[in-house]
Amino acid sequence: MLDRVADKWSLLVIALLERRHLRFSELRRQIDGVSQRMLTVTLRQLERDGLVKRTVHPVVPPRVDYELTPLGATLHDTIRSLVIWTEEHQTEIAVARTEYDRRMADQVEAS
Amino acid sequence: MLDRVADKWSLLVIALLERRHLRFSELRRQIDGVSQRMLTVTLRQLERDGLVKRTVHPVVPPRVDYELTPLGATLHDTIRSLVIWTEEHQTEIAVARTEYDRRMADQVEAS
DNA sequence: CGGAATCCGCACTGATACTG
DNA sequence: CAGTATCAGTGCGGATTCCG
Repeated sequence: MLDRVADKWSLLVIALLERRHLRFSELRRQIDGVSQRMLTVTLRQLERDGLVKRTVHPVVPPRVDYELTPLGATLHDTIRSLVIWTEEHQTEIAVARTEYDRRMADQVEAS
Repeated sequence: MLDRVADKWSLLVIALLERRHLRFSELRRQIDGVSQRMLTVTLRQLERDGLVKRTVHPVVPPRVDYELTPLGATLHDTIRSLVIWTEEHQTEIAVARTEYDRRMADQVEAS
């Protein structure tokens, strides 16, 4: 279960859909680095889990809208706090990484 | 960045370390299904990111304790809300899944 | 446009052996 | 005990192609 919720792409999709419903191609453009395959797979899983609603408009060219279900909306609050956390602490983490890498390099040098 | 934080094993490690500091083997026992290799890798990443502190006790047999850093502790709150969410809604999700699977099966049958 | 299907490489796993 | 190292097997994810 955690696997699904803690999935990178799922988090991003839910974060984006909370603002407004989006089309497939809009999602793909806004989520940097997602392949078409993974976006499709992710959306299917979220739909299956009842977190996202998929609406197909029978027009030419085809148009598919995605939006959060009420259940999906309840998840959004905790998602957002996670996203906010990463934004707030990413510089701290960057510092920690460089320090760690330095310590490791020094250790090798000393040996 | 989200990759690291949204990682399955990282979440579980942080959730466990919040209660109390743990030894390597204790973590491994309590996290079901984690391989020794992935636990090692996960702990190294968390240490590098400054979320977990690693303490080696120079005794025989060796003993290594892991605990959350202050930075890691700030992450725990949002982690916990995520874990709580999954626990609270997992039956809802299970229902959604079976319904979805039924709809898909019916669709195939009708074709 | 929004997929489904296929192929393929790589990361993860599991097992085993070895070390401080 | 807490790792590191290595190898074989598997499954996920990327790139590409084709379809309604």
